[in-house]
Amino acid sequence: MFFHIDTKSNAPLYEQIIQQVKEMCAKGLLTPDERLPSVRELSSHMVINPNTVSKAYQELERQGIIVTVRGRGTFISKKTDRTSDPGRLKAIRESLKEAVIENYYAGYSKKELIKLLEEVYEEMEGKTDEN
Amino acid sequence: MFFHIDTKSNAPLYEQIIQQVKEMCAKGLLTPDERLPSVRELSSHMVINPNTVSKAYQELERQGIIVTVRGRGTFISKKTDRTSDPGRLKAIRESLKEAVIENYYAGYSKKELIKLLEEVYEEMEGKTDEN
Amino acid sequence: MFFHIDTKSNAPLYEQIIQQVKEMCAKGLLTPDERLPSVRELSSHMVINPNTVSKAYQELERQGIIVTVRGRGTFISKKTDRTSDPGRLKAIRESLKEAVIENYYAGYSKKELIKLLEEVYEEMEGKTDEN
Amino acid sequence: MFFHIDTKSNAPLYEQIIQQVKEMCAKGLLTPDERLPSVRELSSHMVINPNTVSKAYQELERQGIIVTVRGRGTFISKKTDRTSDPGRLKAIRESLKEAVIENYYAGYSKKELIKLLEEVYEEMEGKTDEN
DNA sequence: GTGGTCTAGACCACC
DNA sequence: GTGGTCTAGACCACA
Repeated sequence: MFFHIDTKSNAPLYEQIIQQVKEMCAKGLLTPDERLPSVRELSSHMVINPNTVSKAYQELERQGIIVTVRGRGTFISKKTDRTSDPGRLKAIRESLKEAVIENYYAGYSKKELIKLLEEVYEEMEGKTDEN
Repeated sequence: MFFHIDTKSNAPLYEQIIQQVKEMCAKGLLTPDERLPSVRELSSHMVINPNTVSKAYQELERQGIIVTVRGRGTFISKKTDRTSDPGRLKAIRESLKEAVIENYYAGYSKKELIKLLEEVYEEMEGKTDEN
Repeated sequence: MFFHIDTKSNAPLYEQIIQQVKEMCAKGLLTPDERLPSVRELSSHMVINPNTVSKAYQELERQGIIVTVRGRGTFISKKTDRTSDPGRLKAIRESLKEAVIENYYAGYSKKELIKLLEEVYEEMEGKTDEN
Repeated sequence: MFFHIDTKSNAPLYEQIIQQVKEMCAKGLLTPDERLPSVRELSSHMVINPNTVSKAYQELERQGIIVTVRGRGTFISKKTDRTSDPGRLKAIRESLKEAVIENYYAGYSKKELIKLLEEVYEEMEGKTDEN
């Protein structure tokens, strides 16, 4: 598959996988019911330890992003199946807060930061609902 | 002093200190030339090891947020002394990207996300210039 | 490995390690992608504390000289991955200035000093490009 | 007097004083038999601790750069009075070696480095013997 | 008093 | 196995 890992990053490999699956979902590159490569496929393809992939899948399943069907494989969840995690809002705020703090040191204005957010948003969106 | 550590967080203690110092600077609660508590003061107050505080201070100095003056203590840097790190912009984008992805799963609209950013921004700012 | 520490030197141990790694890179004794001894290996071999080695490695990573890959070890960076630090030039001038001042007291001429620089330069270089 | 200290530098204050006295001698701004300000004068003028100045003067005397005459003050030594320290050559080589290593990472050529040395040399020299 | 360095030894996350 | 974090406690240089 199509993940790129950055060994120099300080983010653990399994986190990078998680992040990229989520990103591809958000971008519409992975759609509900689509099948993900098996742990073995992915691990051999990416030349990393199967345990690492397995850990990423487990965490993705815990977050309700994917489901594994025994003997059939792992699939992207339907939107309706997703647990609406109340912690999600807190996570968003946390990320935004970090951005605002870094923005303070970068010296950009509020308008510029918002513009940046819109840019990032547009880069991301595939067929996500427009509004 | 005024730091609180979250033992449940997976972020290391020294990172939490770094983050909070930066946050307080951004909020205007710490102003240039203001003196931070000494390593010993802070460590005993927070009931953590002096080395941990020291590590946080050293990293903050590396980022140009604070300066340590031998034998006198550590102080918030002047704005002009800050090194304008070009990696800062990348860090902002990264944080925003995370927010956008989480936002996708939370199901909010783009407008709502921007509104959230503005909220977070306003919570943060003290008397920093408005724009 | 191949490091020697000078207990009489007033330079901290971790600085001595840093300096020697950089020197060996410059000499071509350490080449890109080459693996450095693990923290434990090196610390037990040099009979110093693992933390001290770790600190040296972390600083080297900050300078872009080495990269650490989680769970696999630390490696010499590729030349292309090095961050071109603008402060580097200032550091060179600083070292040269010190040399010139000491040279004044030693009573050598300018020509002799330049000759000395060339000597040191040649001792250093292995098969690095000649110019 | 005319020293500028950099509190942000990691070099200790007394080292900075030593360095500047030596630099001014090399530049010819301080000449043999010239009187230096007293410890008290200098310390009050620079707003630093007298002990710090005192330590600097002691080290300068140990190196034979200055002499103190009880009750009369401290003076720059005559050239002939200087002890020709055999360790001086080693110190020069050490400084040059550092420069060469940093030069390697900066990516300059040998010629450029030599040119830089000449620049630094010329900035320095006042009426030092030309050759 | 301040911060910086080093040691010894523990625990953890990651691979 | 790897490096990263944290603690406890010591010693030192500097101001």
